[in-house]
Amino acid sequence: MLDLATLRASPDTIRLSMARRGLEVPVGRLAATEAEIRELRHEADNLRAAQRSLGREIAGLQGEEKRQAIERATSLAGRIKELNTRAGDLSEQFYREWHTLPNLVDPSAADGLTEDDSQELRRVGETPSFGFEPADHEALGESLDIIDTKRAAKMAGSRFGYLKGKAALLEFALIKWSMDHLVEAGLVPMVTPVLVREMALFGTGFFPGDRQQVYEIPADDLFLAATSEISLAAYHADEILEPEQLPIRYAGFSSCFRREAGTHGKDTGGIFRVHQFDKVEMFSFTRPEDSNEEHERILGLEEKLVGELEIPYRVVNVAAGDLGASAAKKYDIEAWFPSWNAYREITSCSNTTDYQARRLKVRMKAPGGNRLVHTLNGTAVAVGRVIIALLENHQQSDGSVLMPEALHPYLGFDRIDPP
RNA sequence: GGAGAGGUGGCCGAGAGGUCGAAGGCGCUCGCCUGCUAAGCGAGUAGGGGGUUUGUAGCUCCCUCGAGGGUUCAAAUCCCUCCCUCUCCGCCA
Repeated sequence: MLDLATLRASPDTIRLSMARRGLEVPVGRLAATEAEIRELRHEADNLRAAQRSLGREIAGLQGEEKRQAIERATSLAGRIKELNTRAGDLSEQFYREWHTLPNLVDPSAADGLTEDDSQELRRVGETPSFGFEPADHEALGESLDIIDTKRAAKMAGSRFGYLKGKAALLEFALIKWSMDHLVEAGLVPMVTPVLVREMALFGTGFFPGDRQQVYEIPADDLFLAATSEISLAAYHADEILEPEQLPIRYAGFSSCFRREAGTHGKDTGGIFRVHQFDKVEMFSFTRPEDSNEEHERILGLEEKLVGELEIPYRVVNVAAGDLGASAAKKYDIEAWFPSWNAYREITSCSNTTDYQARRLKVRMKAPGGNRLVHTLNGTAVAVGRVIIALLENHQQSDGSVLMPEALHPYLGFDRIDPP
Protein backbone atom coordinates (compact mmCIF):
# COMPACT_ATOMS: atom_id res chain seq x y z
CA MET A 1 0.00 0.00 0.00
CA LEU A 2 1.24 3.44 -0.85
CA ASP A 3 1.42 6.44 1.44
CA LEU A 4 -1.59 8.74 1.27
CA ALA A 5 0.78 11.63 1.97
CA THR A 6 2.41 10.97 -1.40
CA LEU A 7 -0.97 11.15 -3.11
CA ARG A 8 -1.63 14.52 -1.49
CA ALA A 9 1.80 16.05 -1.90
CA SER A 10 2.93 14.74 -5.28
CA PRO A 11 0.40 12.64 -7.15
CA ASP A 12 2.64 12.85 -10.20
CA THR A 13 5.24 10.73 -8.44
CA ILE A 14 2.66 7.97 -8.28
CA ARG A 15 1.43 8.49 -11.82
CA LEU A 16 4.94 8.36 -13.29
CA SER A 17 5.96 5.36 -11.23
CA MET A 18 2.87 3.42 -12.25
CA ALA A 19 3.56 4.36 -15.85
CA ARG A 20 6.92 2.59 -15.57
CA ARG A 21 4.96 -0.55 -14.75
CA GLY A 22 2.73 0.06 -17.72
CA LEU A 23 -0.20 1.13 -15.57
CA GLU A 24 -2.32 4.16 -16.17
CA VAL A 25 -3.59 5.40 -12.84
CA PRO A 26 -6.08 8.27 -12.53
CA VAL A 27 -4.23 9.94 -9.67
CA GLY A 28 -6.17 13.18 -10.03
CA ARG A 29 -9.46 11.45 -9.41
CA LEU A 30 -8.01 9.45 -6.53
CA ALA A 31 -6.58 12.56 -4.92
CA ALA A 32 -9.91 14.36 -5.25
CA THR A 33 -11.81 11.48 -3.68
CA GLU A 34 -9.31 11.24 -0.86
CA ALA A 35 -9.64 14.98 -0.19
CA GLU A 36 -13.40 14.70 -0.13
CA ILE A 37 -13.27 11.84 2.35
CA ARG A 38 -11.00 13.91 4.54
CA GLU A 39 -13.36 16.88 4.41
CA LEU A 40 -16.36 14.77 5.33
CA ARG A 41 -14.47 13.18 8.18
CA HIS A 42 -13.27 16.55 9.40
CA GLU A 43 -16.79 17.90 9.44
CA ALA A 44 -18.07 14.80 11.21
CA ASP A 45 -15.24 15.07 13.76
CA ASN A 46 -16.22 18.64 14.58
CA LEU A 47 -19.87 17.73 15.02
CA ARG A 48 -18.85 14.79 17.11
CA ALA A 49 -16.85 17.07 19.37
CA ALA A 50 -19.94 19.25 19.82
CA GLN A 51 -22.06 16.19 20.50
CA ARG A 52 -19.68 14.91 23.12
CA SER A 53 -19.52 18.16 25.03
CA LEU A 54 -23.30 18.44 24.85
CA GLY A 55 -23.53 14.89 26.11
CA ARG A 56 -21.44 15.79 29.13
CA GLU A 57 -23.81 18.69 29.87
CA ILE A 58 -26.85 16.44 29.59
CA ALA A 59 -25.57 14.35 32.46
CA GLY A 60 -26.00 17.32 34.78
CA LEU A 61 -29.29 18.70 33.46
CA GLN A 62 -32.82 18.08 34.64
CA GLY A 63 -36.38 18.35 33.32
CA GLU A 64 -37.20 20.58 30.37
CA GLU A 65 -33.58 21.73 29.93
CA LYS A 66 -32.47 18.13 29.66
CA ARG A 67 -35.24 17.26 27.23
CA GLN A 68 -34.24 20.09 24.89
CA ALA A 69 -30.55 19.23 25.08
CA ILE A 70 -31.26 15.62 24.21
CA GLU A 71 -33.29 16.82 21.26
CA ARG A 72 -30.33 18.86 19.98
CA ALA A 73 -27.96 15.96 20.59
CA THR A 74 -30.26 13.65 18.64
CA SER A 75 -30.14 15.94 15.65
CA LEU A 76 -26.35 16.15 15.86
CA ALA A 77 -26.12 12.37 16.06
CA GLY A 78 -28.23 12.09 12.92
CA ARG A 79 -26.06 14.48 10.93
CA ILE A 80 -22.88 12.76 12.10
CA LYS A 81 -24.19 9.39 11.04
CA GLU A 82 -25.09 10.76 7.64
CA LEU A 83 -21.64 12.26 7.12
CA ASN A 84 -19.91 9.11 8.27
CA THR A 85 -22.01 6.95 6.01
CA ARG A 86 -21.07 9.07 3.02
CA ALA A 87 -17.41 9.10 4.04
CA GLY A 88 -17.52 5.34 4.60
CA ASP A 89 -18.99 4.64 1.18
CA LEU A 90 -16.46 6.86 -0.53
CA SER A 91 -13.68 5.37 1.52
CA GLU A 92 -14.60 1.83 0.60
CA GLN A 93 -14.66 2.77 -3.05
CA PHE A 94 -11.36 4.61 -2.74
CA TYR A 95 -9.49 1.87 -0.94
CA ARG A 96 -10.75 -0.84 -3.25
CA GLU A 97 -8.74 0.93 -5.94
CA TRP A 98 -5.93 2.16 -3.73
CA HIS A 99 -5.17 -1.35 -2.45
CA THR A 100 -4.61 -2.62 -5.97
CA LEU A 101 -1.85 -0.09 -6.64
CA PRO A 102 1.58 -1.71 -6.53
CA ASN A 103 4.64 -0.22 -4.85
CA LEU A 104 6.49 2.74 -6.26
CA VAL A 105 9.29 1.57 -8.51
CA ASP A 106 12.87 2.22 -7.45
CA PRO A 107 14.65 4.59 -9.86
CA SER A 108 17.35 1.98 -10.41
CA ALA A 109 14.94 -0.79 -11.42
CA ALA A 110 15.36 -1.73 -15.07
CA ASP A 111 13.09 -0.08 -17.61
CA GLY A 112 10.63 -2.09 -19.62
CA LEU A 113 7.52 -4.12 -19.14
CA THR A 114 8.36 -7.79 -19.59
CA GLU A 115 10.80 -10.50 -18.64
CA ASP A 116 12.70 -9.78 -21.84
CA ASP A 117 13.45 -6.28 -20.61
CA SER A 118 15.45 -7.52 -17.64
CA GLN A 119 18.83 -5.92 -17.37
CA GLU A 120 21.60 -8.49 -17.17
CA LEU A 121 24.11 -7.44 -14.54
CA ARG A 122 26.64 -10.26 -14.79
CA ARG A 123 27.24 -13.87 -15.74
CA VAL A 124 29.10 -16.14 -13.39
CA GLY A 125 30.47 -19.62 -14.07
CA GLU A 126 30.99 -21.43 -17.33
CA THR A 127 28.10 -23.11 -19.01
CA PRO A 128 28.98 -26.79 -19.38
CA SER A 129 29.82 -28.29 -22.74
CA PHE A 130 28.98 -31.95 -22.91
CA GLY A 131 30.53 -34.45 -25.26
CA PHE A 132 27.07 -35.94 -25.60
CA GLU A 133 23.48 -34.85 -25.91
CA PRO A 134 22.52 -33.73 -22.38
CA ALA A 135 19.25 -35.03 -20.96
CA ASP A 136 16.63 -32.81 -19.42
CA HIS A 137 15.79 -33.13 -15.76
CA GLU A 138 12.60 -35.03 -16.40
CA ALA A 139 14.47 -37.75 -18.27
CA LEU A 140 17.28 -37.78 -15.70
CA GLY A 141 14.81 -37.97 -12.85
CA GLU A 142 13.20 -40.95 -14.47
CA SER A 143 16.34 -42.80 -15.51
CA LEU A 144 17.88 -42.33 -12.07
CA ASP A 145 14.54 -43.21 -10.47
CA ILE A 146 14.64 -40.16 -8.20
CA ILE A 147 11.78 -38.00 -9.49
CA ASP A 148 8.36 -39.45 -10.19
CA THR A 149 5.79 -37.14 -11.73
CA LYS A 150 3.76 -39.90 -13.40
CA ARG A 151 2.61 -41.52 -10.18
CA ALA A 152 2.24 -38.06 -8.62
CA ALA A 153 -0.18 -37.15 -11.41
CA LYS A 154 -2.17 -40.30 -10.75
CA MET A 155 -2.31 -39.48 -7.07
CA ALA A 156 -2.70 -35.68 -6.98
CA GLY A 157 -2.91 -34.45 -10.55
CA SER A 158 -0.56 -32.64 -12.84
CA ARG A 159 2.23 -30.41 -11.54
CA PHE A 160 3.16 -32.58 -8.60
CA GLY A 161 6.19 -34.72 -8.05
CA TYR A 162 7.67 -37.29 -5.74
CA LEU A 163 11.30 -36.83 -4.79
CA LYS A 164 12.57 -40.32 -4.29
CA GLY A 165 15.72 -41.95 -2.95
CA LYS A 166 18.76 -39.77 -3.36
CA ALA A 167 16.68 -36.79 -4.54
CA ALA A 168 14.84 -36.85 -1.22
CA LEU A 169 18.16 -36.98 0.61
CA LEU A 170 19.43 -34.21 -1.62
CA GLU A 171 16.57 -32.00 -0.48
CA PHE A 172 17.43 -32.48 3.16
CA ALA A 173 21.10 -31.84 2.45
CA LEU A 174 20.27 -28.61 0.60
CA ILE A 175 18.13 -27.40 3.44
CA LYS A 176 20.64 -28.14 6.14
CA TRP A 177 23.56 -26.81 4.11
CA SER A 178 21.81 -23.55 3.29
CA MET A 179 20.49 -23.08 6.80
CA ASP A 180 24.01 -23.50 8.15
CA HIS A 181 25.22 -20.72 5.86
CA LEU A 182 22.34 -18.43 6.75
CA VAL A 183 22.66 -18.96 10.47
CA GLU A 184 26.32 -18.12 10.13
CA ALA A 185 25.30 -14.94 8.35
CA GLY A 186 23.17 -13.98 11.33
CA LEU A 187 19.72 -15.07 10.16
CA VAL A 188 17.37 -16.67 12.66
CA PRO A 189 16.15 -20.03 11.35
CA MET A 190 12.39 -20.53 11.31
CA VAL A 191 9.96 -23.23 10.32
CA THR A 192 6.80 -21.36 9.45
CA PRO A 193 3.09 -22.16 9.24
CA VAL A 194 1.89 -22.85 5.73
CA LEU A 195 -1.76 -22.09 6.48
CA VAL A 196 -2.27 -18.38 6.84
CA ARG A 197 -5.06 -15.87 7.31
CA GLU A 198 -6.21 -13.47 4.67
CA MET A 199 -4.63 -10.64 6.65
CA ALA A 200 -1.15 -12.04 6.02
CA LEU A 201 -1.78 -12.34 2.30
CA PHE A 202 -3.19 -8.86 2.09
CA GLY A 203 -0.38 -7.53 4.23
CA THR A 204 2.29 -8.92 1.97
CA GLY A 205 0.60 -7.63 -1.17
CA PHE A 206 -0.47 -10.99 -2.60
CA PHE A 207 -4.08 -9.97 -2.11
CA PRO A 208 -6.07 -8.61 -3.77
CA GLY A 209 -3.94 -8.94 -6.92
CA ASP A 210 -2.80 -12.58 -6.91
CA ARG A 211 -5.78 -14.15 -5.24
CA GLN A 212 -6.28 -16.65 -8.04
CA GLN A 213 -2.77 -18.02 -7.44
CA VAL A 214 -3.51 -19.03 -3.87
CA TYR A 215 -5.13 -22.22 -2.60
CA GLU A 216 -8.03 -21.57 -0.30
CA ILE A 217 -9.40 -23.63 2.59
CA PRO A 218 -12.90 -22.15 2.75
CA ALA A 219 -14.10 -24.22 5.70
CA ASP A 220 -11.56 -22.54 7.93
CA ASP A 221 -10.98 -19.21 6.18
CA LEU A 222 -7.36 -20.11 5.66
CA PHE A 223 -5.06 -20.12 2.69
CA LEU A 224 -2.01 -22.15 1.72
CA ALA A 225 0.99 -19.87 1.67
CA ALA A 226 2.80 -19.53 -1.64
CA THR A 227 6.03 -18.76 0.22
CA SER A 228 7.19 -18.40 3.80
CA GLU A 229 7.70 -14.73 2.97
CA ILE A 230 4.06 -14.38 3.95
CA SER A 231 4.31 -15.84 7.42
CA LEU A 232 7.69 -14.23 8.06
CA ALA A 233 6.49 -10.77 7.06
CA ALA A 234 3.37 -11.06 9.18
CA TYR A 235 5.39 -12.35 12.12
CA HIS A 236 5.95 -8.80 13.33
CA ALA A 237 2.59 -7.38 12.22
CA ASP A 238 1.24 -4.61 14.44
CA GLU A 239 4.53 -4.33 16.28
CA ILE A 240 6.65 -1.32 17.04
CA LEU A 241 10.26 -2.48 16.95
CA GLU A 242 13.21 -0.92 18.71
CA PRO A 243 15.62 0.61 16.19
CA GLU A 244 18.53 -1.16 17.92
CA GLN A 245 16.92 -4.51 17.10
CA LEU A 246 17.16 -3.82 13.40
CA PRO A 247 17.95 -5.35 11.04
CA ILE A 248 15.99 -8.46 11.98
CA ARG A 249 16.79 -11.34 9.64
CA TYR A 250 15.04 -14.67 9.29
CA ALA A 251 15.62 -17.80 7.29
CA GLY A 252 12.28 -19.56 6.91
CA PHE A 253 11.73 -23.06 5.70
CA SER A 254 8.35 -24.16 4.45
CA SER A 255 6.48 -25.95 1.74
CA CYS A 256 5.02 -23.54 -0.79
CA PHE A 257 1.76 -23.92 -2.65
CA ARG A 258 0.81 -22.28 -5.92
CA ARG A 259 -2.19 -22.85 -8.11
CA GLU A 260 -0.28 -21.77 -11.21
CA ALA A 261 -3.54 -20.59 -12.72
CA GLY A 262 -3.10 -19.35 -16.22
CA THR A 263 0.10 -21.26 -16.89
CA HIS A 264 -1.44 -24.13 -18.79
CA GLY A 265 0.96 -25.42 -21.38
CA LYS A 266 3.92 -23.66 -19.76
CA ASP A 267 6.69 -25.81 -18.30
CA THR A 268 4.46 -28.85 -18.23
CA GLY A 269 7.15 -31.51 -17.88
CA GLY A 270 9.04 -32.41 -14.73
CA ILE A 271 9.08 -30.35 -11.57
CA PHE A 272 10.16 -26.90 -12.78
CA ARG A 273 6.71 -25.46 -12.22
CA VAL A 274 4.71 -27.42 -9.66
CA HIS A 275 1.90 -26.78 -7.22
CA GLN A 276 3.99 -27.66 -4.20
CA PHE A 277 7.67 -27.30 -3.44
CA ASP A 278 9.92 -26.63 -0.49
CA LYS A 279 11.92 -23.50 -0.06
CA VAL A 280 14.31 -21.77 2.29
CA GLU A 281 13.53 -18.08 2.21
CA MET A 282 15.36 -15.08 3.63
CA PHE A 283 13.43 -12.20 5.09
CA SER A 284 14.66 -8.93 6.59
CA PHE A 285 13.16 -6.06 8.51
CA THR A 286 15.41 -2.99 8.27
CA ARG A 287 15.48 0.70 8.96
CA PRO A 288 14.29 2.56 5.89
CA GLU A 289 17.70 4.01 5.16
CA ASP A 290 19.31 0.55 5.21
CA SER A 291 17.12 -1.38 2.82
CA ASN A 292 19.12 -0.80 -0.35
CA GLU A 293 22.24 -2.10 1.31
CA GLU A 294 20.29 -5.05 2.72
CA HIS A 295 19.02 -5.87 -0.75
CA GLU A 296 22.59 -6.18 -2.02
CA ARG A 297 23.48 -8.28 1.01
CA ILE A 298 20.66 -10.72 0.31
CA LEU A 299 21.70 -10.95 -3.32
CA GLY A 300 25.24 -11.61 -2.13
CA LEU A 301 24.09 -14.52 0.02
CA GLU A 302 22.11 -15.95 -2.88
CA GLU A 303 25.11 -15.75 -5.17
CA LYS A 304 27.29 -17.40 -2.58
CA LEU A 305 24.91 -20.33 -2.34
CA VAL A 306 24.40 -20.79 -6.06
CA GLY A 307 28.14 -20.42 -6.55
CA GLU A 308 28.95 -23.18 -4.07
CA LEU A 309 26.61 -25.47 -5.94
CA GLU A 310 28.73 -24.86 -9.04
CA ILE A 311 25.74 -23.83 -11.07
CA PRO A 312 26.40 -21.30 -13.85
CA TYR A 313 24.12 -18.30 -13.44
CA ARG A 314 23.45 -14.75 -14.32
CA VAL A 315 22.03 -11.92 -12.26
CA VAL A 316 19.33 -9.72 -13.69
CA ASN A 317 17.72 -6.50 -12.56
CA VAL A 318 14.05 -7.15 -13.20
CA ALA A 319 12.17 -4.70 -15.40
CA ALA A 320 9.69 -2.34 -13.73
CA GLY A 321 6.70 -3.84 -15.51
CA ASP A 322 7.67 -7.37 -14.45
CA LEU A 323 7.89 -6.60 -10.73
CA GLY A 324 5.45 -8.07 -8.23
CA ALA A 325 3.01 -5.68 -6.58
CA SER A 326 5.03 -5.20 -3.43
CA ALA A 327 8.49 -4.92 -4.96
CA ALA A 328 10.20 -1.62 -5.64
CA LYS A 329 13.18 -3.43 -7.08
CA LYS A 330 14.00 -7.05 -7.70
CA TYR A 331 17.04 -9.10 -8.62
CA ASP A 332 16.63 -12.56 -10.04
CA ILE A 333 19.35 -15.12 -10.25
CA GLU A 334 18.83 -17.24 -13.31
CA ALA A 335 20.57 -20.57 -13.43
CA TRP A 336 21.79 -22.13 -16.62
CA PHE A 337 19.63 -25.02 -17.77
CA PRO A 338 21.28 -27.01 -20.58
CA SER A 339 18.03 -28.61 -21.70
CA TRP A 340 16.51 -25.21 -22.43
CA ASN A 341 19.82 -23.78 -23.52
CA ALA A 342 18.79 -20.81 -21.43
CA TYR A 343 19.03 -19.06 -18.09
CA ARG A 344 15.91 -19.35 -15.99
CA GLU A 345 14.87 -18.05 -12.58
CA ILE A 346 16.19 -19.94 -9.62
CA THR A 347 16.10 -17.23 -6.95
CA SER A 348 14.53 -13.85 -6.60
CA CYS A 349 15.04 -11.09 -4.07
CA SER A 350 12.97 -7.98 -3.63
CA ASN A 351 13.15 -4.77 -1.71
CA THR A 352 9.51 -4.05 -0.88
CA THR A 353 10.43 -0.83 0.99
CA ASP A 354 7.53 0.21 3.22
CA TYR A 355 4.78 -1.35 1.08
CA GLN A 356 4.28 -4.47 3.19
CA ALA A 357 5.23 -2.70 6.42
CA ARG A 358 2.42 -0.18 5.92
CA ARG A 359 -0.19 -2.88 5.39
CA LEU A 360 1.14 -5.02 8.23
CA LYS A 361 1.79 -2.04 10.52
CA VAL A 362 5.37 -2.94 11.28
CA ARG A 363 7.03 0.15 12.68
CA MET A 364 10.08 1.24 14.59
CA LYS A 365 10.45 3.85 17.27
CA ALA A 366 11.95 7.06 15.98
CA PRO A 367 12.31 10.56 17.31
CA GLY A 368 9.34 12.66 16.26
CA GLY A 369 7.05 9.69 15.73
CA ASN A 370 7.17 6.03 14.77
CA ARG A 371 8.27 5.11 11.27
CA LEU A 372 7.50 2.21 9.02
CA VAL A 373 10.34 -0.24 8.59
CA HIS A 374 11.39 -1.67 5.26
CA THR A 375 11.03 -5.35 4.42
CA LEU A 376 12.94 -7.51 1.98
CA ASN A 377 12.75 -11.09 0.87
CA GLY A 378 14.92 -13.42 -1.11
CA THR A 379 15.09 -17.06 -2.08
CA ALA A 380 17.90 -19.00 -0.48
CA VAL A 381 17.06 -22.41 -1.94
CA ALA A 382 14.03 -23.28 -4.02
CA VAL A 383 14.61 -26.99 -3.62
CA GLY A 384 12.97 -28.30 -6.78
CA ARG A 385 14.63 -25.90 -9.13
CA VAL A 386 18.03 -26.32 -7.50
CA ILE A 387 17.73 -30.07 -7.91
CA ILE A 388 16.90 -29.58 -11.58
CA ALA A 389 19.88 -27.28 -12.06
CA LEU A 390 22.18 -29.75 -10.32
CA LEU A 391 20.96 -32.69 -12.37
CA GLU A 392 21.19 -30.94 -15.68
CA ASN A 393 24.51 -29.16 -15.18
CA HIS A 394 26.38 -31.97 -13.47
CA GLN A 395 25.22 -34.93 -15.55
CA GLN A 396 27.82 -37.30 -16.94
CA SER A 397 28.03 -39.31 -20.13
CA ASP A 398 27.33 -42.54 -18.22
CA GLY A 399 23.98 -41.17 -17.04
CA SER A 400 25.17 -40.40 -13.52
CA VAL A 401 25.17 -37.00 -11.85
CA LEU A 402 28.01 -35.64 -9.74
CA MET A 403 27.15 -33.74 -6.59
CA PRO A 404 28.97 -30.47 -5.83
CA GLU A 405 31.64 -30.74 -3.19
CA ALA A 406 29.91 -28.34 -0.83
CA LEU A 407 27.12 -30.86 -0.36
CA HIS A 408 29.24 -33.96 0.16
CA PRO A 409 29.39 -33.65 3.94
CA TYR A 410 25.63 -33.23 4.02
CA LEU A 411 24.83 -36.02 1.59
CA GLY A 412 26.97 -38.95 2.51
CA PHE A 413 27.43 -39.63 -1.22
CA ASP A 414 29.06 -37.71 -4.03
CA ARG A 415 27.12 -38.90 -7.05
CA ILE A 416 23.81 -40.30 -8.11
CA ASP A 417 24.06 -43.37 -10.31
CA PRO A 418 21.39 -45.04 -12.41
CA PRO A 419 19.85 -47.99 -10.65
C1' G B 1 -15.28 -32.25 19.54
C1' G B 2 -17.73 -31.25 24.88
C1' A B 3 -17.84 -27.91 29.41
C1' G B 4 -16.20 -23.51 31.63
C1' A B 5 -13.29 -18.78 32.32
C1' G B 6 -11.28 -14.70 30.10
C1' G B 7 -9.18 -10.72 26.37
C1' U B 8 -8.26 -3.14 29.27
C1' G B 9 -1.78 0.98 28.07
C1' G B 10 5.43 -2.00 27.88
C1' C B 11 3.65 -5.53 32.10
C1' C B 12 0.09 -6.52 36.26
C1' G B 13 -4.61 -4.86 37.35
C1' A B 14 -9.29 -1.66 38.70
C1' G B 15 -13.48 -0.07 36.09
C1' A B 16 -20.26 -2.66 35.51
C1' G B 17 -24.03 3.65 30.82
C1' G B 18 -22.09 10.29 31.28
C1' U B 19 -17.05 13.74 35.04
C1' C B 20 -12.90 7.25 31.60
C1' G B 21 -8.06 7.05 26.86
C1' A B 22 -8.91 4.80 31.53
C1' A B 23 -7.58 4.31 39.23
C1' G B 24 -3.50 1.89 41.50
C1' G B 25 1.04 -0.78 41.12
C1' C B 26 5.43 -2.37 38.36
C1' G B 27 8.72 -1.05 34.56
C1' C B 28 10.97 2.83 31.71
C1' U B 29 12.68 8.20 30.81
C1' C B 30 14.11 12.93 32.74
C1' G B 31 15.14 15.96 36.98
C1' C B 32 16.19 16.60 42.34
C1' C B 33 18.49 14.59 46.53
C1' U B 34 21.94 11.37 49.13
C1' G B 35 30.17 9.38 49.67
C1' C B 36 28.78 5.24 45.61
C1' U B 37 24.76 1.73 44.99
C1' A B 38 19.98 1.02 46.86
C1' A B 39 16.11 3.84 48.85
C1' G B 40 13.45 8.65 48.63
C1' C B 41 11.05 13.05 46.13
C1' G B 42 8.96 15.40 41.57
C1' A B 43 7.49 15.17 36.49
C1' G B 44 6.64 12.37 32.21
C1' U B 45 5.43 7.69 29.79
C1' A B 46 -0.16 3.87 24.22
C1' G B 47 -1.29 3.88 18.97
C1' G B 48 -3.54 5.98 14.54
C1' G B 49 -5.65 10.08 11.89
C1' G B 50 -7.25 15.29 11.04
C1' G B 51 -6.86 20.74 11.80
C1' U B 52 -3.48 24.81 12.77
C1' U B 53 2.03 25.62 11.06
C1' U B 54 6.77 26.70 5.35
C1' G B 55 8.34 22.52 8.52
C1' U B 56 9.31 21.06 13.67
C1' A B 57 7.61 21.93 18.45
C1' G B 58 3.18 23.47 20.53
C1' C B 59 -2.02 23.80 20.71
C1' U B 60 -6.52 21.37 19.35
C1' C B 61 -10.19 17.73 17.58
C1' C B 62 -11.60 12.68 16.26
C1' C B 63 -10.89 7.30 16.49
C1' U B 64 -8.99 2.96 19.14
C1' C B 65 -10.22 -0.92 25.97
C1' G B 66 -9.39 -8.44 20.96
C1' A B 67 -12.22 -7.43 15.74
C1' G B 68 -16.74 -6.04 13.37
C1' G B 69 -21.83 -4.67 13.76
C1' G B 70 -26.07 -2.86 16.90
C1' U B 71 -28.92 -0.17 21.03
C1' U B 72 -28.51 4.96 23.18
C1' C B 73 -28.34 12.01 23.22
C1' A B 74 -24.05 9.21 25.38
C1' A B 75 -20.69 2.43 25.40
C1' A B 76 -14.46 -0.28 28.08
C1' U B 77 -19.41 -0.90 30.49
C1' C B 78 -25.72 -3.33 27.40
C1' C B 79 -26.94 -6.75 22.84
C1' C B 80 -25.28 -9.77 18.40
C1' U B 81 -21.46 -12.14 15.30
C1' C B 82 -16.52 -13.47 14.83
C1' C B 83 -11.29 -14.08 16.44
C1' C B 84 -7.87 -15.33 20.18
C1' U B 85 -6.04 -17.19 25.02
C1' C B 86 -6.46 -20.26 29.34
C1' U B 87 -8.50 -24.62 32.40
C1' C B 88 -10.81 -29.54 32.52
C1' C B 89 -12.50 -33.81 29.53
C1' G B 90 -12.05 -36.36 24.77
C1' C B 91 -8.93 -37.23 20.51
C1' C B 92 -4.12 -36.97 18.40
C1' A B 93 1.92 -36.75 15.92
